Amino acid sequence: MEKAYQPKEVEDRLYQSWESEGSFKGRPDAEKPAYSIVIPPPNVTGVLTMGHVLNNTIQDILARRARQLGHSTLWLPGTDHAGIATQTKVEQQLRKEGKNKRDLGREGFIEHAKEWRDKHGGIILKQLRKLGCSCDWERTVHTLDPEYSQAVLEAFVRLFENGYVYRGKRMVNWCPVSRTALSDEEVIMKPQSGKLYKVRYELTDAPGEYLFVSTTRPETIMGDVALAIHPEDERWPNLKGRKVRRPLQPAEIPIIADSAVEKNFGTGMLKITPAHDPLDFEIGLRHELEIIDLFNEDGSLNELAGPPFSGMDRFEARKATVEQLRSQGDLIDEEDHANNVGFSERADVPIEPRLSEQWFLRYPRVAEAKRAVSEGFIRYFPERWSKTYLHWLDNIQDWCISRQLWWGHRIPVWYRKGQPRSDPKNWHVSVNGPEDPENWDQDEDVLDTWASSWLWPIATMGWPEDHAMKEQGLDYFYPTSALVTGPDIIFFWVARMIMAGLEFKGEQMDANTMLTDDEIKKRIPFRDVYFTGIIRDAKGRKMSKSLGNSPDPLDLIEKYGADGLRHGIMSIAPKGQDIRFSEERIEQGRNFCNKLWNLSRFRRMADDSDRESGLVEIIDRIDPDQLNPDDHAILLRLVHTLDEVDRLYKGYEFNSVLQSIYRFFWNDLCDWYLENSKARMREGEGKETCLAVQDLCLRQVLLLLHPVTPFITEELWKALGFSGGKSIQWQSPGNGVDLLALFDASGIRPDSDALEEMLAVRELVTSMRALKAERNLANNNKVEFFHLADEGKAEVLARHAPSILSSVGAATLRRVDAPPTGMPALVTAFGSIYLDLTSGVDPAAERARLEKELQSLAQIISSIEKKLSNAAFTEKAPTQVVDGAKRQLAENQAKLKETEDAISALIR
RNA sequence: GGACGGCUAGCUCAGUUGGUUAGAGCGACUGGUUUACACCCAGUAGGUCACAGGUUCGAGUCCUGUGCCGUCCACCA
Repeated sequence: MEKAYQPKEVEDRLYQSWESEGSFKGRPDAEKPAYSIVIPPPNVTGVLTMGHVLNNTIQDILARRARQLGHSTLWLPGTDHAGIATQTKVEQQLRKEGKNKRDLGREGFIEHAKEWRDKHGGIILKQLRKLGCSCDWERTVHTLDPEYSQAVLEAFVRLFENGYVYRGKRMVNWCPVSRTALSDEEVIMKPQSGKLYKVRYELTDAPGEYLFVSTTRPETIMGDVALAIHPEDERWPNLKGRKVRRPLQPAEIPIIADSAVEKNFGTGMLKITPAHDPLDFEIGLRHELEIIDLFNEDGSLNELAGPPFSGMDRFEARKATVEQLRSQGDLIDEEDHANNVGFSERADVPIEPRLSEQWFLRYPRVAEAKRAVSEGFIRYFPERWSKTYLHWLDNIQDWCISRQLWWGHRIPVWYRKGQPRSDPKNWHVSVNGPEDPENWDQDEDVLDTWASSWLWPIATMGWPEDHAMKEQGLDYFYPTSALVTGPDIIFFWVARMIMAGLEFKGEQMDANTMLTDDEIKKRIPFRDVYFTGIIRDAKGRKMSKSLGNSPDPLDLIEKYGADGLRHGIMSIAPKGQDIRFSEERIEQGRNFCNKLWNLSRFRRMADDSDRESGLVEIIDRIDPDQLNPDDHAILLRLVHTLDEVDRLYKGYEFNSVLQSIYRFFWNDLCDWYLENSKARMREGEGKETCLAVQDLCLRQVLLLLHPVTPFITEELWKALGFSGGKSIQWQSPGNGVDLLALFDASGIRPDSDALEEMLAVRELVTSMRALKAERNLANNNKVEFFHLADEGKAEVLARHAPSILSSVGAATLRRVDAPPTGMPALVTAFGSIYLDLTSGVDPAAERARLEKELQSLAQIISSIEKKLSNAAFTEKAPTQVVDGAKRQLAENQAKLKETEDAISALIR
């Protein structure tokens, strides 16, 4: 074995063998319980980020743990076509070639985009393999696959038939760069510092008299069709019904009263531009106002804006209108103003509220979706996200699902040629289209990407085709066991999947019939949702490509190994808290693997005979009569660790899992047990038993760790002869209760006092080492100690003497009846310990040290005495707490006394 | 404007129903070629638990308020 662990060769080799052996295949198996996860599909042309590493490592841990525990496990991978993002990239590339999408035409463009996707796509799936992800790759799904597309269309048609889908001319969020409508969720509000302009409007029946309006968008004045005041605003009792002159594109517009106007903002008057503001649009509807749409789809102004504004971009027009107003004397004031502006998530430009005809979805099964989470049929980890989820559902708005793109699922609606499209009589809605296609035109738009990915848990498993669902095991694997995703897509994806599952899984149910709880439980797409944190850089900023602060995970794998990366990232990922990335943690992950590797190397060096080493065989090799207190202690720690880790895995507390394993493996096993066993191994007494105990600990550690660091654990599993020809993937670490039962059957009964004793002895050893170290004797193993202790303590010390001597690095520890003179002393739970120094003791320094100790003991004692003298404490506190305090007091008083003795011995 | 999260050692974080003297890793410092591991071992220093009140015999932990940082939601032009 190499001195340092070399992950690269191991990882590639093992991954290949796992895959070729079909370890990751997820197949229904009536003999076993099911465990399933569907991957949150990444953008097909994306590359692996640290966020993916975190997310997919967690999923892999869950999948691998499930396999160990005997579940038939499916982790279903796939990718998303990412409508806007992909189309934008393809268009950019076309532009570089001097072409645009219209040159290619719809068919040509889609062909081109597919080629581009196939060329650049799927990289991320290869990267996930490098990370060790145990996905069933044969079941990889892409949202534009023919079967998946059928499912998307089928869902649309069903929703249409049940009255959930409708077409309407409404205010939508328009992205002038992508030139498509967006859903509310795709709009990000950003605080902006802009200007608030005060503009005057002249009353037409009183020339020279003006009304004043504050606006942030003077470029829309040409679209004003009214001024509005609040009906109960006492400042202007007589304005309603009169008229003002629009200062740009002059026209006479009415003054109306509407309670949506905020009296206290600006001048208390609102200009109404129904085409360019959602609130204005509503007010316009209420008052049957004209709609003047000034903008083109790219955000430039059209001919209705009039000269000189038509043709200008909206921001250019803002400046131009301000100048125009200023020169007319209509601009009264201009002040800095902070407000929130909605930006397009993808294109990062301000969205334009725009009136257009789109397809909308009234969400199905909203009430049931709320119930599913509020009743705990779906559990959120951390639980607090359920509040966010429920709040959103309480205020849910219809979903604009049509996108003016070509890349995506084309909406399965056809319009009778030459007839008005707004009339449903001229519609044909079906998956396969009309039988006389020559008489129809298909809708040009595609569906929002999320309107395909919300079907992910069912459509990846064959829905809605009966034979496909059966073949792919939908009923076996559904509801999936866990979903692992970021809270940023709780609305985009999680909530919508829940509603889709409730609506589509199982028999179609009438829209007006509330699903029963039993039905909800069967239809929900997953049982647990684990929300990861967001990975931030060392400065706390979100990792992003544009900031360039995100390391390439592949580089990290190259440097530290996939196991190292996985271990590192999981050790810093507290449940649902944001994660501060630091490469040092990844380094620690690597170091951990190396430690594991070297412990195994040590084990092989002690004895490299190959033998059968299943759990039972190992336990059989333990001779109960040869067990010493350290054996008892480590066996008990193993039992506790098995239970603790099991509990922590169940609660998705992965960083605690690792902490628990770390403590057992590194502190207890390596630093203590193994160091002490060295002497035993040399002397040969109880060596067989000691090796068996080591094997047992090591074996269980590998099993516990395997979900997190699959490669090295599998490699060592085989190298140490634990496998019996079988992969670690299918072996359960078991729990403490079962292990104790096995122990008992072999006559091994770990003594629980031994554990406490070991901890006390370790504390003693630490103090003794410190005593040496402070005198630069750390390296001298010939030093001699004396101890002054009562019979009971002396007996314990004698029992542990070999461990103590070898751990401390000392030659003797002899009992004395009185404090020896002139020696540095140490007062411990085991009595006073004296370090025999032939020379070089500085009595003054030793005295100072002991007096400092004395002081701190006195402080502790007085605080306990104070507590105990408080009648309220002794009466009200539980007896065990009071007894504890009393014991503590006695112990510290004894220590105080001994310390005083030691001081006087020093100067005697 | 609402809601949620965070504030504990120089840094990153543990601290589960209130109960002994608040922990770990990293970093710093000191010392180590003890044949598993320097990707290691041993030791040392370092904390008024953001602040102010309250409940309690007892508060890092529970309650109220404040501050700062972060996130999400919201039609104040």
